[in-house]
Formats: sequence, C-alpha cells, structure tokens
Amino acid sequence: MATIRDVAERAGVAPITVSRVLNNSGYFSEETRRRVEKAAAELQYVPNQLARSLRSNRTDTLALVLTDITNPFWTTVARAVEDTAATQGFNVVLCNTDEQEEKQLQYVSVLLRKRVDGFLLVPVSHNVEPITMIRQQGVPVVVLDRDMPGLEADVVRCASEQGAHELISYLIGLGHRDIAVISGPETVSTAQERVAGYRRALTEQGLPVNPDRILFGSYTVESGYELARRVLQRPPRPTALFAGNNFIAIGALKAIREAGLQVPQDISVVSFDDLPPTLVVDPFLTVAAQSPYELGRQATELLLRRIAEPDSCDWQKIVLPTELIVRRSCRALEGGGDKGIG
Amino acid sequence: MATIRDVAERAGVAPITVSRVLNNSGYFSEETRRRVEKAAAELQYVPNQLARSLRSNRTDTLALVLTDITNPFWTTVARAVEDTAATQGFNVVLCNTDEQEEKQLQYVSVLLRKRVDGFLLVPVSHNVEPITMIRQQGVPVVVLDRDMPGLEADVVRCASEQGAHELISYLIGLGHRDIAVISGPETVSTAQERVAGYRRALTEQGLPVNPDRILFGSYTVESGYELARRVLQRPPRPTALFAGNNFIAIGALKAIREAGLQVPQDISVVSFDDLPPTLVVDPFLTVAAQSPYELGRQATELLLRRIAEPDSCDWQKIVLPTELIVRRSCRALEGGGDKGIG
DNA sequence: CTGTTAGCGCGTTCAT
DNA sequence: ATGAACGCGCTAACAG
Repeated sequence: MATIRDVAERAGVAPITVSRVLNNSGYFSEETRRRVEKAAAELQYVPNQLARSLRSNRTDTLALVLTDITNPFWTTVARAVEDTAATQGFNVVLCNTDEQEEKQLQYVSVLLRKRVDGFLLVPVSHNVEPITMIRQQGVPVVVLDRDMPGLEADVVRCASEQGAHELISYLIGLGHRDIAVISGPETVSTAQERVAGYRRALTEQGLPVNPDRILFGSYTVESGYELARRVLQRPPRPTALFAGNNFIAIGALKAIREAGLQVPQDISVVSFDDLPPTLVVDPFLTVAAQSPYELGRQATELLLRRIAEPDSCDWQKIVLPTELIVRRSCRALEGGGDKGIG
Repeated sequence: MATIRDVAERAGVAPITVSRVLNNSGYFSEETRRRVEKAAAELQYVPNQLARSLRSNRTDTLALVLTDITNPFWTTVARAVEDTAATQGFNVVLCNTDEQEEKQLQYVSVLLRKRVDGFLLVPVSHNVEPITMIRQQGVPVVVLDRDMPGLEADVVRCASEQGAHELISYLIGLGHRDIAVISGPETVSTAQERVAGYRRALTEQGLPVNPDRILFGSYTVESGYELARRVLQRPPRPTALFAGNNFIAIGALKAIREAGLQVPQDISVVSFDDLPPTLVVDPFLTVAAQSPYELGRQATELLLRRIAEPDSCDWQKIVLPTELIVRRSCRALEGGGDKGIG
C-alpha cells in the first residue's frame, strides 16, 4: 500500500508537496501537479485517513447508538441519519443496544477510543453514565427520542404525551370508557409519557383511571402479545386498547386474532408509531404517527452543528409533533361521542 | 483529553509502561499496575485508537455497503452483520447506495481511506470497478446477495433461480398458465436469476414463455405499483403475478386493490422475500423466503475469517436455499393441478 | 521489570 | 513554489 512518501519519490518531490497537490492547498506549479497526480495514479495511492485524523482530531464519523435497527421506526431514523451525515461527508457507525445498559456502555467506550466526532444516542435508561463519559471527552452528543430527567443536553424527540392524549381523547370521543394501555418499559421516558397522556385524557374528561388497565412491558411484539392476552383473558374486556408502539401493536393484534376477536367490531385499537407506507398494503390502524425521518434528520443536523461550533452551550430541546391518523381500527360505541369512525 | 504521556507522568513511569499495563502485555509489577491504573482513572484516560490503528494497521471496523437499509430484508442483514461483527469486537459503518454507481464508488473510496478492515458489498451493477479498487488495496471483500459474472470472489447469496422456479412450479401446479413476472433491475443478477427460474419452470412444463409477461423495473414499491398497473390494465389479465421482491409485492398488491380486484379470487400472487414476523399481523402472501439474518451472519463470518487469514484464496460461493412458504394468496384454477391452495 | 529510540503516515510551521 | 523539521499518540524493538 503506497504512502505519501512513495508518491513523492516517484514524482521527484517532497512528501509535503504531494500533500499540497492532493489537498489542493498552498502553492504548486501546474507541472508539479501533473507529475504528482500521475505518480499517485500509477501507485494507486489512497491517502491514509487515520494519519490525517491523528493530526486533525477529526474522523468525519458519527456514532448512532440505538436500541434495535430491526424496528422500522429506527430503520427510518438510521436512514435519515446516514443521508444527512453523507451530505457533509460523514460516515455512520451503527450500534444496537437491545435496551441493555452493558452493551450501550461498551459501544460508547469503544467509539470514544475510535474518536468518532459525535454521538447520536437513544439512552437505554435514565442512567446518565454514558452521556457523562462522552461529555468528559469533549465529544458532542445528541440524545434521541427519549428525554432524561434533569439532564441538560441536546434532545430531539417526539411529543409522546400529547400524541397519547390525542389518541385517548379520540377514543373517549367515540364513547369508549374502558381503555387499556400496553406500554413499553416503565423506566423509559417515552413509555412513561404515553401513559401520562393516557391518564391526562381520562382525567380531563372526568373519567377514572384504573391502574389495572395500565401495563408496562417492553417495546417488542412478544411483550405486546403477552400483555394483550392477559388483558383479553380477564373479563371484563376493555372496549379499546392503546398500544405503546408499533411492535406492541402487532403483538396485540396477533393476540386479538387468536382470541377470535375482530377489530374494530369487538375491540378498538390505537397505537403509537405508524408503519412506513412501503411496508403495508392497506393501512388500517389508527395511530399517533411520529416522523422518524424528520427525527433523524434534525438530530443529525443539530449534532453536525455542535461539531462545527463546539462552544455553543444553549441546549436545544426539539420536540416533534405527532400526527393523529384516523383509519379503520376504532368503532364508535352506542351512546358515544359525535365523531364518526373515520 | 489525556494522552498516554499524561498518564505516564502522573504515574511516574514511561509511556510504554502505561501501554503495557493497559494492554496487559509484557511484564510489570503489581505496584506499577496500581499506580498506572490509578493515574489513568484520575485523568479519565481514553486510549486513542487512531494512533494504535496507525501502527497496527487494524481498525476493527467493517464497511457494510448496501442498497437501502429501509428494506426490511437489508435491515435484517444489517442487524446480523452488526451482531456478528460485535462478537469479535468489530464495528460496522453503514452505507446506502440507492443502487447508484456513483454513491457506491464514493463510499468505497472514502472507506478505503479510513482503512476499514473489510467490506461487505451489495454490488449496484456488474461493474467490477469498486471491487477492483478494494482488492488493489489488499482489503478483503465479501460480495453480498448478488453474483457478478466471471468475478472470482467470495460471494454469499440466495438461490434466486431455484426459489423462483419453485414458486412458478407451484403456480403451474395450481393450474396457472398465464403468469406475469414483475422483477427488479434487468442489470441486477438477482432479478435476472428470478426471471430465469420463471422461464425454466414454464419451459419444463412445456408452457410457452411470453416476453410480454416479463417486466423489469426496480426493487421499489413504486415500481411494483406501476408495473402491476400496466399488467392489470391490458387485457387479458394474467391469472397469477410473481413479484420479484417484497417491495414490488407491496406495490403490486396496492395496484390490485385499487383495481378493485381480490387476491386470490381474481388474481393469485407470489413473491420473493418474506416480511419479518415482527412486521405482519397475519401473513398472507405465498413466498420464496430468504434468510436475511443467515445471509448477513455467514457473510460476516466469512469476511472476519478473511481478515484473520488474509492468504487463503479459495473463493467461497455460499448459496443459501430459499424456502417456499405457502399461504393464502394463490387459488387453484379449474381443471388445474392436484395441489390444494394451502 | 522498566525505559529509550524510533517510526506508523500525514500536515503544520517555518525556512528558503 | 518547494522543502526540512517536527509532532499527532501509540507501541515494536531493543537496551538495561
């Protein structure tokens, strides 16, 4: 593998001259340019970015630490991050934590050693350790999707509380009074906020909040399936179900099918997160849709700005609105509200 | 940001001693270990992997160059790659080419400069330039999913021809005689092979191959939608449709719905690629399922082996079988074959 | 068991 | 317009 010195020798110049020509910096004659470029081409010279980074303290690489790329929500975020990073010549290292504290810390630690220029992090818990570690090394972080109580930081996330509030208000408007919620991990802010929105909607309408109707689990199909089964088995059956994210919704729908029930005839279902239009032939579920692409884009742009101007310290909290998309998964109950079934 | 020298000074030893302690290499006293570890902790020392890589010529990083992470097939491959890489301490840089030659070349070039240890590449076309570039720098590549005619290389892919053959034979067995195929780009080996399998199945059964029934497009929902529309508009309508991948299938199903037709009553549909069970409540489509996770895992293991033993030159061509999964999207025609509709 | 020297490949600084 | 010297942070090779 040719080095800058090999090119220099072949071109009959000093290494620094090769550097100048190839980076188009400083002065050099047209003749020199020709000779250097010829030599570089002949030797198939590929500059060593490691050496360059060692001097410049820049790797043009971002770390994207998320829970599971397999969830289409994160897939889309990842795509947005990669697109946005690429516009400024940055690459993206992908890391799946599976919501495990240990993996998260491991990735952060390794990528700090590799001197990535910045982190996009979906924190596994409220433990600030990974963020503190990153900060101590003077590396910018943007927290993605989840807020951490009391942490001063750049955060880009969705309006979980409001989205949930909107969904539940919609159900109440349809006449539903007994609504169960199947949420994610109790320790994760998005799950907490979605339950908070659920509570607020009920309370605002003067309805009681039944703790038995609030279930925490994890953001997986399995968890959605299990918890929905539990809800369906114990009578009385709620008239509506609120799934805390897309995977939970899919698991819940499987359980509902298995129980021989129909949506929306036997039970109404709403969910957080839409599935990308590329993945569904006939969208059916009423959802509070987030914009994962927008989330990824804005977070990456913010991070790139922090990298470019490391001094700014006015933390940004960007909260993206959700959109209520009414489809065919909810039924109006007799004596219910005035809204149609969409 | 502390360097090894800072740690050395604080511990009252030479930098190399710090290196030895922290890498647990060579000899040092227990007392020295204590002092070094204390100093490192106090200074929050994070070794600079760039410097280390500059010497060792290893970055412990792989490049994953695929077409679009947004397709659940590639999402799953990416997940497998990341999982497998992580077991050996490697990170993964993600790149989306969108089937564009230019982006592909750009990524390869940048990542060669960054000295990734190996490439997993889904070639955009039969152009060998990117692979040649990588090889010239002595970096191992594993070609993913698509084969290139005449190229000696490690390739891990699925049995597209056989899978298509199986699907079409199944349809013929159900009594279908007029089957349209909507495939991917004519320049891409998987699309070619799937059409080849289609042809072989027909020919083997003594059925004519009607060139009008073979359409190439791209592996996208839009393309599937457009081409299906074209097929449905011009009578006579085929009795069955073969979608070249998951996205094409979804687009085709949308077009079928829009045309007011029912699957399988009005038209039977089969497809290459299954959707992950996490994404569908009620799997319905009969498919030739590939194993994207297995694909990613085997490719990564092969690549890691090449990195570990760079000399071996017996190119491996790993072809993973597809699985015919019969569901409810196909109807037996009158006077048709002896197989049920599954 | 510990330290000195030197060099990985490049680009900044200063000189010519 | 070109080059020499030096250092980025780390570790192999070689003392001692």
